[in-house]
Amino acid sequence: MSKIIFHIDVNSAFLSWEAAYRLQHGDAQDLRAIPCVIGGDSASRRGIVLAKSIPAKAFGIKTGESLFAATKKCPMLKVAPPNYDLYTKASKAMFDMIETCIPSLQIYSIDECFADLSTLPEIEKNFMEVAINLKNRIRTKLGFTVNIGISQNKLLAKMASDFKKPDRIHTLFPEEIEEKMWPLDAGDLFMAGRATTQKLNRMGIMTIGDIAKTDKDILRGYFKKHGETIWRYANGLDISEIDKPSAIKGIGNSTTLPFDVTDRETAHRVLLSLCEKTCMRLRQEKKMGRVFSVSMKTSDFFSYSHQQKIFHPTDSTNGIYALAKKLFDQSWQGEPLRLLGIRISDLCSCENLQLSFFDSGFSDKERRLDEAVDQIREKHGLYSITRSSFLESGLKPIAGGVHGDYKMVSSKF
DNA sequence: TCTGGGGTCCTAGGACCC
DNA sequence: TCTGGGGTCCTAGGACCC
Repeated sequence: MSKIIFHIDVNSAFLSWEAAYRLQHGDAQDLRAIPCVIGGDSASRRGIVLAKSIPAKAFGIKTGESLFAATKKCPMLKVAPPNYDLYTKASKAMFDMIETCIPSLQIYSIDECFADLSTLPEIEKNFMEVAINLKNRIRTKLGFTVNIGISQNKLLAKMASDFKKPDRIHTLFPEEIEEKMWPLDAGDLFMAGRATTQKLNRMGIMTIGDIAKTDKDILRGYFKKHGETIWRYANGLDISEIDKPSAIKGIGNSTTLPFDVTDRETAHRVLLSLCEKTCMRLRQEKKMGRVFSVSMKTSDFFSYSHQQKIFHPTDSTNGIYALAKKLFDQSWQGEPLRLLGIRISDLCSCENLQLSFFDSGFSDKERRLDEAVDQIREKHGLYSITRSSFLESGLKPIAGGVHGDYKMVSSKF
């Protein structure tokens, strides 16, 4: 028998979790039943839709659009703020529950996973029964609904879970592709984003079926490697395995500022606050980095970045901050900035790096300082120690949102 | 568009080396 | 060198995902 793969996807995850939480805490109103979104704070320029209820979707509200636009489409729209701690907990509770049913699990994002039923004992292999039980158990025990997509590979299972919502199970086996997947818009295909879809449409390719029937070499000519990927996906071809999370490749933080930054001093201070957080995470992961990058977005939404590779890996906050300042000064031309970010990549584990560390110019004293600050923040909270330079700056001493400790997705399976 | 924040992967071009 | 070609490394930017 061939493989059976599930893709399990929480319906409107952030909104469902908020709704379930409020019901459990005595709220009478179920946010899922009214036009409602989870949205960032408009006053600090983070006002976009992060998740929407199905009634909100009926007004044409889309994830990622501004709250301004969303409220225009639906004046009585309710907006609830995000609560990332809650999402982390809800997510963990769900994955723990799934894992007790199906041990072979690949967590794909905070609200999605793949599971391979081939590892289940023969008796439990009635996949439809397993899916129904799992879905209903999540709903009754945890208070939110999921869609489950079922097929022979991850791509098809994922496409299937995206069919009609909520609280549904769909199959998409190879013999069903033509009927269930090919009529869909090209842009519904996993990995066909906005840019690709526009280009496809200009070529007269409108549906997933059109992609499937286009010559692979033609797509390759237009889209390079990506063209072959979408051709394979449109034909339901995917040989990737359920696998463990791979080692993290890079760590970064960025922040949209409540006001435009127009002077270098403030910009440096923002970079410091970003370094504090990013470097702390780097040390928590017991990693050091060699490539450091600073990114900027101007008030008119032009983005650019500047990076540098250094010889000796480091995890020192002060060292990385010095580099970030240098990179910023080298590239910033004085335009008003709405966003600043830093990112550390080319990571290596620090266990066997003691030797080169002593060559790297970052003293042992500095290292012990980072360690001490990390420990105090872990014990007494993130803001128990902050730099005095933030005191009257109007800036947060530690910036950048990190939403719990789940592993992020890769753009491939 | 009153347009977030965290990631991964790919490509192109230039520098440098043989 | 007013020289060719191929490989590797580095940087910038873009596309995609949730």
